[in-house]
Amino acid sequence: MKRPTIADIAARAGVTKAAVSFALNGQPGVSAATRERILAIADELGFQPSSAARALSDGRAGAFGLVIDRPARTLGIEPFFVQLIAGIQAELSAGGTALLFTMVEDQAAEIELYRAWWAQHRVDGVFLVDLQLRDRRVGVLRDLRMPAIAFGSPRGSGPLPAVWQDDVAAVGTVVSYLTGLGHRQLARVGGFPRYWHSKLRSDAFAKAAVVAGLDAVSVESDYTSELGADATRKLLLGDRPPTAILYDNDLMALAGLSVAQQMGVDVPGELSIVAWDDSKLCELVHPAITALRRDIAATGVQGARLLMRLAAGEVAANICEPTPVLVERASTGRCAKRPAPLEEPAPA
Amino acid sequence: MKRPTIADIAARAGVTKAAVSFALNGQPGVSAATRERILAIADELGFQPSSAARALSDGRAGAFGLVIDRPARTLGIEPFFVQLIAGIQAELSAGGTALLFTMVEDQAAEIELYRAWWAQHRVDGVFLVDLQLRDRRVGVLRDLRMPAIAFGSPRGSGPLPAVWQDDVAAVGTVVSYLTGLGHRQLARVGGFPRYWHSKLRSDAFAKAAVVAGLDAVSVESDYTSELGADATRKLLLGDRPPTAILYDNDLMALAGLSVAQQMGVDVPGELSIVAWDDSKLCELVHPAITALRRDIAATGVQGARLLMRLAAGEVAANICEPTPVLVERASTGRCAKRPAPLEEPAPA
DNA sequence: TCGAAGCACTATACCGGTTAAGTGTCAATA
DNA sequence: TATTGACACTTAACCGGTATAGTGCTTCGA
Repeated sequence: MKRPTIADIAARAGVTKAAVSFALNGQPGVSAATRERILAIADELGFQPSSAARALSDGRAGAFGLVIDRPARTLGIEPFFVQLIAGIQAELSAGGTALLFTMVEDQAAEIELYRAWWAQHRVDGVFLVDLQLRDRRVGVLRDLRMPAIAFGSPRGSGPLPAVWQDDVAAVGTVVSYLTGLGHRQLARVGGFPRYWHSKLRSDAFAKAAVVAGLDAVSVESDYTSELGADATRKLLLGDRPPTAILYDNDLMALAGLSVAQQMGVDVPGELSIVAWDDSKLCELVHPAITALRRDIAATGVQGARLLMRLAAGEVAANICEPTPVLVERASTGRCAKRPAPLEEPAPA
Repeated sequence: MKRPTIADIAARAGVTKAAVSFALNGQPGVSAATRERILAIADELGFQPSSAARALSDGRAGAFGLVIDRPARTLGIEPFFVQLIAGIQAELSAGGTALLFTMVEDQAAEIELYRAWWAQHRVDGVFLVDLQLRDRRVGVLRDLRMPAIAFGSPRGSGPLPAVWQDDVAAVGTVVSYLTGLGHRQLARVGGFPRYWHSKLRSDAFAKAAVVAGLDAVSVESDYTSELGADATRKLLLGDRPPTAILYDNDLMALAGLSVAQQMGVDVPGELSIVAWDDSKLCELVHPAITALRRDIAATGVQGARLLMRLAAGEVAANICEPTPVLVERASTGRCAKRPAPLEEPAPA
């Protein structure tokens, strides 16, 4: 049994390919009776249109692309992307649109992939993640006139529509929560400083600290557990060790917790820990980690809708998703310490 | 600047489309000089063939598919799939082949997707993961005559070529390692019992225990931290609590470690813990978890090669990858306990 | 010196859809 | 009764490649 084409259906129905096409696509040009008959035959044969033929004919690929440029070894543990993809899929599959998903080594490779995909008509548009400060990708996509939307702040997406959360407000939530618990020495372990969302959170953190009149320091990392652990160690051994740390992802928070425990620093007695992005990992460890939760899958859904509209030539405006909410767990508590610096534990 | 087609190149070179096609594809039929000229023009225009046109013409989609049927919330934390995809990509991208990646809710949806993809010519073949005991997918793919390879034991892949590791040998490694440390009461927390790899490991575990003349029990779970934690709790509170537990993934091992610590069971003093599949998570926690390591990305590479051969109509035989090796860390140690049962900690 | 073979290339059909333009039939209208 | 127009379809071009069958020219051998 060959895969049937509209020509097969046309032959059986005693009409031409065009009539079949009209009937299948709900176009005028065939009578109701004929349409019925054609649909019945199509159904009986299990007809599905060839995506290649349709793509060639109407000029759209029926697929979108998502490229992630992060080292694979850290990615596996980032629930963010899987949630995002799950959300995107849920929306796309309804419309029969496929998702090309690729991981690359660096941004140059990512850009080359966009060029190739677009030149080959492989995709109708792409989702951008991890917006960077002077992001070459934005200009390239604009020049290519390739439909694209960004997950991240509109401040970094240039002409591209964005789906974003109010990270500034979320930082405020965390800072006031911690100050409410009596903490006066805060720290934050951020991600790559070249990422917009990392910078925005960093700035917001510094500003909120100034407003609240307290000590706050942000340090950079690369989202891996190694650097998260290093940063924690340095902070705790520093001149003015923090009594609370906000980590930019769950993995680093976990690493930080582990380091604190190894150093004999009690959590939450001496140190409170908060993670940005909640996941099973946060619930899993002991003490469970207080986290900022957002609905990442919902963000994916919105992004998919936005890109579909954009690719269809409709106007597409930024979408602001709900601000992350704080899920309180056992890793945060009242600050038990005087403003005086900690005694430094002897180096192992 | 429109995206150039072979017709544009032909016009510039003063030849026909056919000549251009011959030149670009290294076919005979054009002189060396003309070929040079055509290639130069193609290069100058930045020509890339339309994937849709090529797909329509030569009947292949230039893409493979990978569908994962697991709840998204657990997937995010499974490094296995990301590593596998990274390996697959690395190999496919060299040949300009794309990967359609999708997550679904259940097996019925997965099968529907295969049918749709095949009918629509969207893919030239698919990668199968999580082989199950009587796996409907295998029969469906055979009936569709759709090229497919499996990641997992050939015992479960039926007529499909497989890329696999010798899990039985790996189980043997772990069991003899643990008995060498003096453990006599072993347990294993497996995944879904309907998965072939889970069953194979389970059987191998039981057999190895019989051979070594010791107590061994396997319990089932769903790879989530919740069930991993539950299983650990039950085992430790049971009649004959194990002194060592092998977990089928890193996440459950982590959950098990956490539960043990909450129950006041010392690791590795009273309980040794081993994880199947190594990852950053295993190094991150305290004590770090001893794990079975395999090169998952390499497995992906092999799988991609195999599927490319299969889709090209070449013969494709099973490929056996190296047996996982044990990476010793702090979560395992000499058994300090008498064969007598543990005292049950009072329930919290 | 003529036929055959080889070469370089053209003309064209084809893959499977979509769609603009054209055709024949019938009913409504002037 | 001739004209118009709506309807239901057909014809054929088109998307951008690939592949097969030709065509005209050169070269070689008998």
